[in-house]
Amino acid sequence: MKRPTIRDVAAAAGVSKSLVSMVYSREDGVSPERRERVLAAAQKLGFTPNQWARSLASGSGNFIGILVVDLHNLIYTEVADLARRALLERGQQTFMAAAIISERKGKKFVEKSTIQALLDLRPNGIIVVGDLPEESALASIPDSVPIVKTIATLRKKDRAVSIRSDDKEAMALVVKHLRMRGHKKIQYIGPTDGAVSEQRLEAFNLAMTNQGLSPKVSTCERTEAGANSAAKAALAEKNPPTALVFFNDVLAVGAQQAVADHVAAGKPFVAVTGFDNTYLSELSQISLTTIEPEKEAIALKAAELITDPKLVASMAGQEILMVPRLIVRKSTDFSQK
Amino acid sequence: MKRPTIRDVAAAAGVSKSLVSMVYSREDGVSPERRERVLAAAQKLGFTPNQWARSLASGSGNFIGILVVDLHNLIYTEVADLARRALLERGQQTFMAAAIISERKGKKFVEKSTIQALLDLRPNGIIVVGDLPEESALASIPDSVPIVKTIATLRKKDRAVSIRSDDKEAMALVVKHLRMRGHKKIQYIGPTDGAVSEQRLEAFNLAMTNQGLSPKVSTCERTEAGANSAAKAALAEKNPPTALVFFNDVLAVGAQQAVADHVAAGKPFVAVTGFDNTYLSELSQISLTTIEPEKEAIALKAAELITDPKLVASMAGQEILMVPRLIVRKSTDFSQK
DNA sequence: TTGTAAGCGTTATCAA
DNA sequence: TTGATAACGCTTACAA
Repeated sequence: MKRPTIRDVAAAAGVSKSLVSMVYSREDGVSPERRERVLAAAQKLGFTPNQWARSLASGSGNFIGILVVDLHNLIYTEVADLARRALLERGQQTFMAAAIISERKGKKFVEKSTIQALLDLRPNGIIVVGDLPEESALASIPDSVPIVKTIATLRKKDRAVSIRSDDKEAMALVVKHLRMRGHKKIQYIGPTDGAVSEQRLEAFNLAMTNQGLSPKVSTCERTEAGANSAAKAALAEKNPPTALVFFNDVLAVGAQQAVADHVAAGKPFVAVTGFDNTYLSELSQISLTTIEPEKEAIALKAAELITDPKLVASMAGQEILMVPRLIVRKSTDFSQK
Repeated sequence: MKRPTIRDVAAAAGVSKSLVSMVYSREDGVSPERRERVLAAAQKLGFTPNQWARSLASGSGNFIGILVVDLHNLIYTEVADLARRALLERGQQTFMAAAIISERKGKKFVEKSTIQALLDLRPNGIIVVGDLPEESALASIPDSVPIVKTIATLRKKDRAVSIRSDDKEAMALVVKHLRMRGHKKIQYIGPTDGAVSEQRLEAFNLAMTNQGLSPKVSTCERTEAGANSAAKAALAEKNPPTALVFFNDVLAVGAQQAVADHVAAGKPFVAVTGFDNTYLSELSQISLTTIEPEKEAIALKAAELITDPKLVASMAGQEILMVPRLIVRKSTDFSQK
């Protein structure tokens, strides 16, 4: 009933437990016949080594930890999964854990123990997917363990490498696209609860001024309902925007009710854009113009970097920006609506 | 640089390491002054116990493992998160891991090592969220560790307890609803790749015959595109259905293009239903009539059960069926369309 | 090539 | 109440 250990196998095979250990951890150094004997015994007993006991003894778990900051964020799970598959193809074991984000007094924070739990497993490297509200837990990772962050910004003096899409470029694409369609009153709607959201907002402002337009901005919570009421408010003003640029797809989709109501009330068409190109935006009823942040490229790059500690060390504090693509769909195309 | 251990704390506090251990594992048994001294030293060094070394030594990790079968399934992540929060409130630590589902030769299967990895951590109990294609790995869990499955069916001779919604009841609700709106040609579209999907299909068949209707069924892959082409094919027949019942929300949403095209071609309104009441179905542009499987109740029940090993043992092999609710939205309401 | 023994960070047993 | 000492399942010098 109890899981067999290295000792059970050793006894069954008539060898010492170190020999059993060596069979599993080294290619050579044990004679073919003994190796066979050990393997046969292990097979019979149904033995597989306890990965975590190994990591405790050896000081390294020989796997890459993937920390997903928020399971409900479609783009996070997508990138995490892509990275995991890429690592798998490189023969790297991975272990994926989800952080717990709690909210106390309206402020989000990470349950530190979740991160610590993953760290205590002693990963060879760790890929953080998403913006961590608080990350003092990461400080306890030895310098020899590389950290790659994706879809997240770096802190000051951060030794990690960050991979994400170039928000400035993305917003430039969005604003240019809207401007070419004749929009001038363009309003941005999004949260300002983290580094990523603030940078995106700034990127919007910059893109607007570069196009000779004056940016207008309103903030909202990270919920569909929040986006919807923000959009409603924006459209209710006396000189309403003709285009709404949202922080991401989920918010854009959440606000489509307000937009539909506006149009139903006989007001002019309002263009809407999202960000992330999640599968939501593809749906035919939604058909949202959005930005593809090159999720696959981000995941691939993360997988490539994390397996090369020296490289990551040499790039400490750098941000790798992927060139985003604009995906035009019906939400910005009046004729198709 | 290295994380401090119990030994470092003991040295700093001038006590033995057993004492330090006791401070962290027992409420009493160590004098207040020593306790304080230990805590102070720990604080200064930034010590926190290594959870996994504890679990190795004590034989129990003192946490509940949550195994999410597929991160991309909205209902899985939702239930997993709800269960986690419920457990957190009961003061139970949790650790959430994602299974790797690979596909070889068109057949899905779980990367066994993922499950084993979670098991090797020695959880006090394990909640499986979703249907596992293959679960021999679970066999190595000692009988003393309770297993609760959610949104999944039980195998034969399964010692786990399963919590899910009553598909028969759900399908009865759906079919009755459609019948009351005058539909008689009702077609089911869904995959048949697992126990859950097959049971749902059967439930549909049963509900139809109970209503004196003859069921029609077609299968599709678990993708939006698959659902869409299946719907297209169904609607292209000479005597097309007037209502389409889908296995879940994602498929129903994926097929809305085919439905829209059908209506755009001047054909009569086609009612559509989903399953799961994910946030997709709520979106105003989608507004999908669906079944709420009582995710919250499922998660709560799972949390309640998993903390009571004896109870789970006494219920081995039982399935707890939650009474589902029908959520009526525009997708089955011609007048509102 | 193989076995012995110490140790990873912790708990648990048992004297003191 | 405290502190040795032996585990937990495994790795890893080091010795044979």
